[in-house]
Amino acid sequence: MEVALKEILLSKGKEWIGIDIDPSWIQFQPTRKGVRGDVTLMVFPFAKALQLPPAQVAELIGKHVKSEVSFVADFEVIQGFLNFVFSETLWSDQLITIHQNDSFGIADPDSKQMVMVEYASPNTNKPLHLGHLRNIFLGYAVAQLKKAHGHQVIKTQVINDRGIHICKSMLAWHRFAPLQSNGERETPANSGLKGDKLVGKYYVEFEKHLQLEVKEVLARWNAGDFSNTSASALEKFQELDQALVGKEEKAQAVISDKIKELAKNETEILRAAQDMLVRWEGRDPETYLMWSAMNGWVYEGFDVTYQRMGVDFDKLYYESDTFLLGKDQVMDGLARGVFYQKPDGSIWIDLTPDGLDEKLVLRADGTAVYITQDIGTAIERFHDYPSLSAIVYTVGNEQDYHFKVLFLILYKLGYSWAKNCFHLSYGMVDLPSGKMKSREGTVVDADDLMEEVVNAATVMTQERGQIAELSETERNVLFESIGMGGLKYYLLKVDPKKRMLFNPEESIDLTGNTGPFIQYTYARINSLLRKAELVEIDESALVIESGEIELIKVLAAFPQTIAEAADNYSPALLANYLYELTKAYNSFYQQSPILNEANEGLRAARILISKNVAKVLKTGLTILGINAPERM
RNA sequence: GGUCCCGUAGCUCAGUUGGAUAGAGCAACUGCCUUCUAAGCAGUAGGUCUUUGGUUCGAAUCCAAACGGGAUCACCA
Repeated sequence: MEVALKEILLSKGKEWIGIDIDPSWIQFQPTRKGVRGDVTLMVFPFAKALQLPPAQVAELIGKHVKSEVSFVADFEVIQGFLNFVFSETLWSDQLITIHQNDSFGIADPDSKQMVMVEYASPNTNKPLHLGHLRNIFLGYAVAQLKKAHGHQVIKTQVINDRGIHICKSMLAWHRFAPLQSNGERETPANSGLKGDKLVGKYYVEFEKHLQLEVKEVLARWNAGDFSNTSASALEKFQELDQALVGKEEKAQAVISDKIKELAKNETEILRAAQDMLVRWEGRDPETYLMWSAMNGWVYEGFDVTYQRMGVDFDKLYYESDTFLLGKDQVMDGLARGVFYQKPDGSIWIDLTPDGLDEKLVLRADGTAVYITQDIGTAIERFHDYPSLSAIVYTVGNEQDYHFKVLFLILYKLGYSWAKNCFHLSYGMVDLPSGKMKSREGTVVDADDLMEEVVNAATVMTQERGQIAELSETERNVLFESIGMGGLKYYLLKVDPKKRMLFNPEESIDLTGNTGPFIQYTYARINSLLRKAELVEIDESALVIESGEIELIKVLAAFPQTIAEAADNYSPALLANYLYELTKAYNSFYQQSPILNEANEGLRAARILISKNVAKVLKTGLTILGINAPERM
């Protein structure tokens, strides 16, 4: 409508107000609540150009529009705002259009370019926690949004299955897992422990032993015993120890940390883990076997978690396959002068002209660093998918700098798609007690949390739900939907880039701005519609009143909301829209009889509206990864 | 210290091309189930939009500075 109005204004402008209208003057917005009108035109720019009072200009334009535009029934001028009132038939037409489109709000599949969305990408040495939940729900929802917006989407994750961290778990398991009577060590199969939890347990075990040994080393050093210490460590220790003298407390703490780091490298257990990494890289059969077995346990554990979360992936990248990538690109870039080499052989890029620092891209010994891999992996992905246009990386905001550097390097290497890549940077999830810290045991485990929210939903639903007609299986599905729906909505309703607080009590709330509130409204509409099945609807005789118009307006905003949420990588925009729609519908439902309405035309319109609110709620919830139950 | 992000009601959060009287939820209080699911609805109360200055018809929104919180600044990943 606004587009049509704009065209009319542009073409008739001179005739009506005497001067040509600049397109930039035409600014529409929805008319404010409580004021009569459907769409508002700002007249300040016109008033300025014409050197006339805004009210006078508004009156002038309003009169012409009312008499010459068929769908404008009336207008009203308040202060500098010109409010147009649309005709009733416009709204019933709008409703029918929405109703006839089964995939209302969804763009044509594959009408836009291919996008890859990376999310999850956990380490394989620790179970998933609350932070991962935000990451994964967010990444999945953004992938869904992009799809709904017409993009072809590849969901992917990188599995960090190599490196010293996994060797730590392997070593600890090999050393400390008790041998059982049948000669086996602890496995998921013989202990019943989830694979990722088992491996995580031994990672913690490793850290414990490491800390103990660090203490021993420090004690020895302080006693002047350097018998097992490497010459270089001894030298550095003496240097740092000297530096401690006469420093402030804060500076001393920094130095002490460095000494601790130094001591770590002198422990037997860390050296053993490093040896293991070397053996792994040399494809030592025994080590390799253990590695693939333990990784397998972790994957099985993660799969269980992902399944419960309702997410999946189209393509997996294993770091053990990709960690050698990127070196060629670096050498190529060096030849082309994008990078430069220091005397020790290490390769760098100077980003100071772009306001960033110098960055190492390849070590002196020729091995890759984190960003080398990322360069290689990105390029590899564009080879894997020739029609790929962009990659979205769902990674915490502590890596903002890393991705800024990565995209810049890729651009400097000549890849124009680097401009399309996006770091979906999200804030940390805090607890009421503060930050999550593994050392203090305040990490909220993903599996435990999901279990808790589903249990809470079960209790509440058994208390309040209308579930008499459901079978046992159906009930369990419902409890799962409500618990998980609440959790997902809770994490998704907040603007991704903001740090958020996770309050366990609020996360299982069912009232107010929550997932179950929206699910409940959906279920209630379905109950209504089941009873309305026999009512005949004459679409040509709908009666629309102001309450109906309010809802049609909200419904009509759905496609634009999807587009905005997709363009801004923000499921929160969609979540908040669904909440608005739900509130508007509930208010309507409470004050207007639907099936009991005597006026046939009005009843038909209300049923149609209910149907389409349900349709939009379901579409929207599905995009967010939330189930929409038919009854609850 | 450099760079980046954030600061809105007691708490958690919306508020996206600058627009009318800054909105929700939770918590508190008051009403509404003999009619379509009360996980609901209607209402009361709660604000110096961190502060100061600037841009303009108009600023929570844009700019600058200050204050407060966070992240980052590894030959770790």
